[in-house]
Amino acid sequence: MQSLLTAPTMMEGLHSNLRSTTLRFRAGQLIFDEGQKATRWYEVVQGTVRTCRFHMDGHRHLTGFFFSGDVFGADHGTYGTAAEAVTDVVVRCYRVGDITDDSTPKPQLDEAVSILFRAMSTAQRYLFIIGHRTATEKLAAFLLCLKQQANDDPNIFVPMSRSDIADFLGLTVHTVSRTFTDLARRGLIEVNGRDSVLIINNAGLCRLAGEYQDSLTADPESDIHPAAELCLGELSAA
Amino acid sequence: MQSLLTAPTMMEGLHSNLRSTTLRFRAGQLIFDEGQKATRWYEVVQGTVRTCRFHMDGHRHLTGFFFSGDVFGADHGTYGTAAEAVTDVVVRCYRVGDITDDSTPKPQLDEAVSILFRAMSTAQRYLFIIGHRTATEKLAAFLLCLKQQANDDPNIFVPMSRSDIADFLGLTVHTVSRTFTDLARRGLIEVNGRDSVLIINNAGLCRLAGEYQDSLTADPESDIHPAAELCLGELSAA
DNA sequence: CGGCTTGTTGATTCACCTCAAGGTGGGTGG
DNA sequence: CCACCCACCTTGAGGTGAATCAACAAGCCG
Repeated sequence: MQSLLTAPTMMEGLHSNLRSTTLRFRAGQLIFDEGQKATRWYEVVQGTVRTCRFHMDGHRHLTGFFFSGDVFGADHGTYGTAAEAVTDVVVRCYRVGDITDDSTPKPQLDEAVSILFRAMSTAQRYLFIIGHRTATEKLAAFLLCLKQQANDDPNIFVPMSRSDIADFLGLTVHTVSRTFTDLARRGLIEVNGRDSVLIINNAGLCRLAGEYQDSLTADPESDIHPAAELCLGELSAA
Repeated sequence: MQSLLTAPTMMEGLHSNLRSTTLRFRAGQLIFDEGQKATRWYEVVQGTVRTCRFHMDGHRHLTGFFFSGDVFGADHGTYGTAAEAVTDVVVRCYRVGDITDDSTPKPQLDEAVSILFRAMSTAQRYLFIIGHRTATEKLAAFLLCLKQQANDDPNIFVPMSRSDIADFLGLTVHTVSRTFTDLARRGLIEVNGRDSVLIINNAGLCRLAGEYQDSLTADPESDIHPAAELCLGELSAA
């Protein structure tokens, strides 16, 4: 962790030993744009970030929300999405080049790997949420995701607008709004203003989202590759 | 690249210097299950792999397809999805522990990072496809993805069943089938049997999928962070 | 106060799901 | 070789849920 060009004060070092710059953006500001060279990747320190793409027809599609501790912008080549600040945000910004730089010590590389793993699991979670079939299922899964993100506090802060949620879940603002009130009418949640939701019936939401409450399908310790054949030497053609 | 417990013949070394084991699975076989400890990650050498989760109500949801060169199973903790062979497959299997192992040389760590970046971009692409609104848009985007995957050859091999495609796009088999014939009737594609599609009107498919044909929204060299404020020292509260 | 953005709600239309019925191809056994 | 089965795919008719179209309410700011 030598000082190169960056002053020590720019290095937060809270969670990371990698060289980083800390930046602040106001709500709505662009952090990077789709198509720019992906020379940096980011970790959210404070606030909420969204990544989005625009279709030719003008439709907007959000591919993810990123909260404190989440990583975004870990793209290959050019950014596949733009990133914008949903609220005022503080982000830590890392240079991609620093990973492959020979002068970067190994423990910090390890950390880069662990960060990338975290980014992967975020993407996976979002793939699962969007994959739900009905509006109710999608919103239930989304709210549970927000809850998990906030340390399982049933009092959820919803920083993004209805239209953000709609463009993320593949619904319209109307349907999102209706589904909120529907969930409230069914006694599953309580909506307090535009940015606050209280989860009343957690189990009910889980059931809607199709989540298994506790146990997963497989024993974590179960045997791996019971069906595999080991390949030695060269592969047979085709 | 010392031999530890694995014989040299197990190390393909085609693209990777990381220690790996090469395995073969028959079509339909389970590679790993949701909930198992995520001790390994995988690269497809030959064939097609799908990752999937099951909802409580029995519905299956596929979160991705993985082709030659793609990485899957890079999860944190336990696997969030199961992985199954769509066709007969050959995969290269890496141990997660080898990354953080101090004895692993740095260049191989760099490679691990690059592999993870690739896995991220795959996930991003799939998030974008599933995010489309109508069945036609989804299938168009999916076919274009398959085409891109096969070096832009307009003659596409479709290894997965209609029901796999449906569970991936969040549609029913019926709708997928109907949409195939619809695209064919409109002269955009030609369906030859269940696993072969010829792209006739590429531009038309792109338009449906909402993809910009060539230029991206931003100049790759454009300035980064025009709106950012640098944060020095400590952050202000909240 | 008026203008603007964001969110909610109602009525209608349309796309996709459901239910139901064939069709096709590969495999097996007589 | 054909009969049969079975898994997979296709297609049709009708119902349902979300989009669309259209108001209206609630904040926010000048």
